[in-house]
Amino acid sequence: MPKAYEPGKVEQKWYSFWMEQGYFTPKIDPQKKPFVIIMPPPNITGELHLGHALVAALEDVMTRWHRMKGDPTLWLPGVDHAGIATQVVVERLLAREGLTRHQLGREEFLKRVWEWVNKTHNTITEQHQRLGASCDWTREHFTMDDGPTCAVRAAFVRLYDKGLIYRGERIINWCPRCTTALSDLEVDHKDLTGSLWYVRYAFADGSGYITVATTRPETILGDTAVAVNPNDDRFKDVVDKKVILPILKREIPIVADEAVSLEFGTGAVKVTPGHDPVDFDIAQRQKRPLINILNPDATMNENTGPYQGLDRFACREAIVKDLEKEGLLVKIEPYSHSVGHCQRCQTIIEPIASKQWFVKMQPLAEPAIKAITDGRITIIPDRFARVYLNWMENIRDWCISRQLWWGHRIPVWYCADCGGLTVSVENAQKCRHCGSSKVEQDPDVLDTWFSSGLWPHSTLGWPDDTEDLRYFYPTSVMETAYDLIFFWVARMIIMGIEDTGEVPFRTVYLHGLIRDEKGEKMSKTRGNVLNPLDLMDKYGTDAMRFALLTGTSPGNDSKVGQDKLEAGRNFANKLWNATRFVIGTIERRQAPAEIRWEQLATEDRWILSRLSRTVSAINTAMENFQFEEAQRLVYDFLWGDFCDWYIELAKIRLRLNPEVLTPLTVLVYILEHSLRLLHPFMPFVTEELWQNLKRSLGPEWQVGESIIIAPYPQADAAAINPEAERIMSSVIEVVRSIRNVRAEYKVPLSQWVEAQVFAGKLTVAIMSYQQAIETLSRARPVIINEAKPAAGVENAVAIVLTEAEVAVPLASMIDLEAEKQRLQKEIDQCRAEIGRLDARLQDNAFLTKAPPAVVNKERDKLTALRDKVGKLEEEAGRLRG
RNA sequence: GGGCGGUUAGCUCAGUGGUUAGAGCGCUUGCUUCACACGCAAGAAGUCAGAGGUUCAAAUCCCCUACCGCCCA
Repeated sequence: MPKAYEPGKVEQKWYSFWMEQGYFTPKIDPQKKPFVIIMPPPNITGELHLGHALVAALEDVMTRWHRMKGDPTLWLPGVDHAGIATQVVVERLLAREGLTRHQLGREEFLKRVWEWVNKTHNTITEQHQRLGASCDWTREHFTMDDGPTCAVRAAFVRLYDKGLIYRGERIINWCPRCTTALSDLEVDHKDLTGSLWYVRYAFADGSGYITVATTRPETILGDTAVAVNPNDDRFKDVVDKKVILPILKREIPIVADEAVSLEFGTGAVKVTPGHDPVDFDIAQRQKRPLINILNPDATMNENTGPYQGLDRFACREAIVKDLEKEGLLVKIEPYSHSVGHCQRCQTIIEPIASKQWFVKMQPLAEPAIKAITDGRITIIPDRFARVYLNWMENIRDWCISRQLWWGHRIPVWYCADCGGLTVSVENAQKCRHCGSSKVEQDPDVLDTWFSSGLWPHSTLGWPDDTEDLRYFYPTSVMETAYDLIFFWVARMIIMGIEDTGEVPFRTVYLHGLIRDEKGEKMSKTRGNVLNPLDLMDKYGTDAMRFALLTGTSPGNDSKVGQDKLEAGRNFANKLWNATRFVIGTIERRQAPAEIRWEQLATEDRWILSRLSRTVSAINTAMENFQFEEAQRLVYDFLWGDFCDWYIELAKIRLRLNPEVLTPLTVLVYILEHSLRLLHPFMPFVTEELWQNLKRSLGPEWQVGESIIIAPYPQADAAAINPEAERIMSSVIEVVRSIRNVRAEYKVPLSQWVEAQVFAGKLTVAIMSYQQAIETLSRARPVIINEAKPAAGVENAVAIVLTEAEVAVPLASMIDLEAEKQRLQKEIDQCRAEIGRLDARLQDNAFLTKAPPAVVNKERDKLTALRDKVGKLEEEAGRLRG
């Protein structure tokens, strides 16, 4: 084995092996409860970023853990067609050829999209495979595949038939660059500093003016009223009067409506029903007409007279100039307000009245609320349940039609003869109402997120009654970033319940966003994007996965930088070398496969006890979705207990007595268990080492063909051994105390010191570690006695430990003054603690109210500390004396 | 405007009422010791943001304040 782990040499090999063996495909077993994760599908538009890598890491941890536990485990991968984003990318490619999609035509354009999609689809798959994702590729889906497409149509038709999908004219969010409607969720609100323009509208009877304030003066062209609050005394006399609209000189009325705020501007507002949601409602109530002033690309349309053809912002400038000219502009105030931007292209969106398809959400939200409140679905971390409920309880209808070509075309056919609608899963050839064959399909496509909402059941075969659907649905966990709680989680719950009558998953696990070292969001414009492929090349996949999980807790953002990646790489390498040591050792002598408990030394029992405790803590953490905690527990055990102490002790034992074989067995046993514990987190290095280890072992160790299907370790309660732990922690304390003295007195490594250990009740147990203590602390001889001589040890540094005392005679090297100070410092610390404990134990309230176990613990502590102070003072007295 | 989160060692973060608050990185010191310098050993470093409260006991629960960040409207 090479001296350092080289991830590049083994990763591909093992992934191919796992694939060939078909480990990722679960066997359906009706006797067993499956574990299922449907992967939230990444967008087809691009390469995977670190966020995707985190998704893969977390979901793979869960998947591998459950697979090793023996659950039929399905992690179903997929890719999302990303309607707008994909169309934008392909249009941009066409633009390089000097083409537009309209020049190409719908059919030809879609062909080009498919070509591009097939290419990027492969890239995404390859990247997932490099990440070690153990998902079932035989069940992979793309949202535009036949299955999910059929599900989209079926869901649409169901909802339409139930009256939960309707077509109507409403104010929607219009992106002029994407030239499509957007749902409310696809709009980012940003606070912008703009202006508030105060404009005079003259009364038609020439009796003066009323002044209104607006942030969008160009919309004056679409005004059909001026509105005031009916309770506003300032305007009591002007209601129902007519005013002359500036520029266009149209006559419009002043209406009274409750929706008008008394505080905003002058209290009188202009009403533009075609371009403002509030004004739209006012116009409905006040029976005012609606005028659209914009073309789809946000240039001014034929209703804007002299401004026709101008861009909306150019028009704004022109209008302001003209108002000024006419003396109608009263003043301009700086004004900060929230402006909607297209989430995809960041263009300022326009509210526009438009005929679109909507889902009526309120009746659908009710069961989705119940699923959370009655506990059928748990959200981790639970604070997001409130976020979810708040959104659901204030839900608004969902605009689902998009004026795009790429996506699921709306399954509605309009009849040219009778005007009737045919809504059907199959392509309609004839009008359902009059039988005419002059039917034409709606040109629009559905919101991409409509298909995402069906993902947990559409990927399993719905609307067909498939074996997969029956066995794997409802799924177990939906794991995604918290910023997708509405887009994905909420809509999946809504649609899942609506279509199948059952919740789509039992647990929602939300992770945080990945930021750079400075806490900034990673983005191409900032140039701080870390590419997972580069990181895997440089540090290895396992190291990157380790780094991604380090310092994460559910729902909290995490920062990733060099530090964590190096820590991951170092850990993989540490493990590599520990295994190298174990293999090197057993290659010389065959390790018995069976642990013979009666032959074990204390350190064997100790490490087995520590392993058992660690396994139990890890399994608890895993069950509670505390993956970072679990990862850290393996790390601490492997590095802190196994490498630092057990291996070092085993080396000594093997050197002293080459005939003893038990340490070999325990070394292999602990290492092999640790590799399995770590496998879900670092799949490649653990498989490589597990296989290497297996090759060096006799036939009795050959238990399985891959670590991926080896059983996940279960805690062995019988292995817990408090006595061994007590002895070993004393041994470790003794070694550390001598090392500490050496370092403090700057004893060179080449020089050996002497030490005396007074171990009281543990004397016999610690005696058997005499040579180990000598080697590990570079002290010889180490003399172990039960009690310290009454006169103490001359010219020695004395250290008082929990259950033992150590004296290190350093002859003339002792700096008496420094030693006095050290002792005094320690005495002071102990006394302070004794003071605290004493007060607590005098306190009647504590004695009566605290649990007896806690009281006893405190009492023991006090006794031990008093004992320790006594010894320390004795030492100090001797130095003074 | 409504809501949520964060504030713990120089940095990044653990710590779900019960030892003298931990880890990684960084820092200081010493080491090429036969698994590993991607390493070993030792060490320094904290008024747990501030104020108040509940409790026998608070980094942890409650209230207020400050600062930082996010979501919704």
